[in-house]
Amino acid sequence: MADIKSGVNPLFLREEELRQGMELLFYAYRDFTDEADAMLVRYKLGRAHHRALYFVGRHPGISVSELLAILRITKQSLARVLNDLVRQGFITQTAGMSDRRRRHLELTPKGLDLERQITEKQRTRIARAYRQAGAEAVEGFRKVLLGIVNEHDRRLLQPPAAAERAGSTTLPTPKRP
Amino acid sequence: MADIKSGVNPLFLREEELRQGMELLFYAYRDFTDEADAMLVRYKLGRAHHRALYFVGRHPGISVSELLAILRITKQSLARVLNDLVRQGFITQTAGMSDRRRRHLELTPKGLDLERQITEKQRTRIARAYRQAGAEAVEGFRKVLLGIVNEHDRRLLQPPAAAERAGSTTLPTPKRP
DNA sequence: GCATATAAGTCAACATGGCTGACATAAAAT
DNA sequence: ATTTTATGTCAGCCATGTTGACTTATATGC
Repeated sequence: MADIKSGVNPLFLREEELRQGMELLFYAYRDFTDEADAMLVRYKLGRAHHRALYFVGRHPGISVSELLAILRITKQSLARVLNDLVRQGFITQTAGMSDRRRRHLELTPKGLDLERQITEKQRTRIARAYRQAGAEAVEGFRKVLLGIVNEHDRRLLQPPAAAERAGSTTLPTPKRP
Repeated sequence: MADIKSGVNPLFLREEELRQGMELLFYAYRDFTDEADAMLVRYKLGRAHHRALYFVGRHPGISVSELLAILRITKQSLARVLNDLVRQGFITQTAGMSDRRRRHLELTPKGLDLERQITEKQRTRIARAYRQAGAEAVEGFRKVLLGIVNEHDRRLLQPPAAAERAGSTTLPTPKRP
C-alpha cells in the first residue's frame, strides 16, 4: 500500500509507461494522417489512394503482390484505388521482362508531383519533430518503432548496410535524385 | 554530381531520413493495431469500439465531448459504438453532479476486463520493443512522437509534473491500482 | 508438351466506420 | 425568459475494408 501511495509501485509504473507509449502512437498517427487527408480532399482522393501512391513512389517498379504485402489489404481493395490512379495518369503499369505476369508499378511525373504535394506537410511535421527532439532522440524513435514492427518487415527496414549484406529478398530500393 | 554518387548529398539524406520515419510510423501502427483487431473479432467488436473502450478506461469519468475531442470523430459516429458498449454492459454513463447535462463515462468491471484482454498483446509488444531498445531509446521515442502531436494535445500529454503545475484544463487522470 | 501453380484482374455482395444534415431534450448561463 | 451548451437520435451517404467465385496469361515442374 505504501508502494502505491508513494508512486513507486514498479508494476504501476511499467503499466503507465506502456500505456503512454500506446497513446502517443495513437495521437501521433492521428495528427500525422489528418494532415495528408486535408490535402487529399482537394484531389478527390482518399487515404487509401495516398498509401498506394506513397509506396509506389518509394519503391519504383514494385509489383502488385509486393504492394499488397506492405498494405496488408486484399487485392480487390487495392484494385479499386490502383485503377483510379492508373486511369488518372498517376501510376503506370508495365509487364515484367523476366516474368511477364508481373506488373511493375511506377509513378508518372504527374504522380510524383501529386505524391510530393500530399506528403509535403507530413514531411515538414516530421522534420520539425526531429529537429526539436535532436539526433539522439531520433535514433531512439527509430529503434523503438522498428521493435514494434513484425520481425519479417523489421529486417527489410534495417539500415541499408545490413540489408545489402543479406543478399535481399528486398523490395526495389528508392532511387536517389 | 559527386555528392550524389558518393551519397553525401545532404538534401537526399534528409529526405531519406524523413521518409524512413514516416514509413516506420506506418508499419508500426499497422502491426500494432492488427494485434488488437484479431482479439476484437472474438467479441464481435470493431476497432472503433476498442478506441472508445481504451480511452474511457484511461480517463475514468470522461465526458462525451472530451472523448470526441480525443477520437476526432463526430458524435454520431461515437454514438454508434458507445451505445453498443453501454448496452452490453461494458460502460456506464452517469450524469454529472455539478453539471447534470454531462454524461460521465466509466468502465464496468466487465468493461475493464475486456479492455485488458484486448490490449494485452499490444502491451506485450510495446514492452518487448522498449526492453530491446533500452531506456534511452524510449526517451527519444517519446520525445519525437510528442513532437508530432499537435501543440494542444502535446501539453496535455506532457510529463505529469508539468501538467499539474499548469492548473489543468486536463482530463481526469488515470487512477492508480 | 501437358499439368499445375502463380500473378493479376474482375464481378458481386456485404460490413464497418467515417461523414452531413436535421431535429429533440434537458440543463446551464445570461 | 431567452439563449447556449451537452447530449442523443434518425436518416442516408461514402470510402474502404472484407469474402467468394471465376478468368486470363504466363511460368514452372515433371
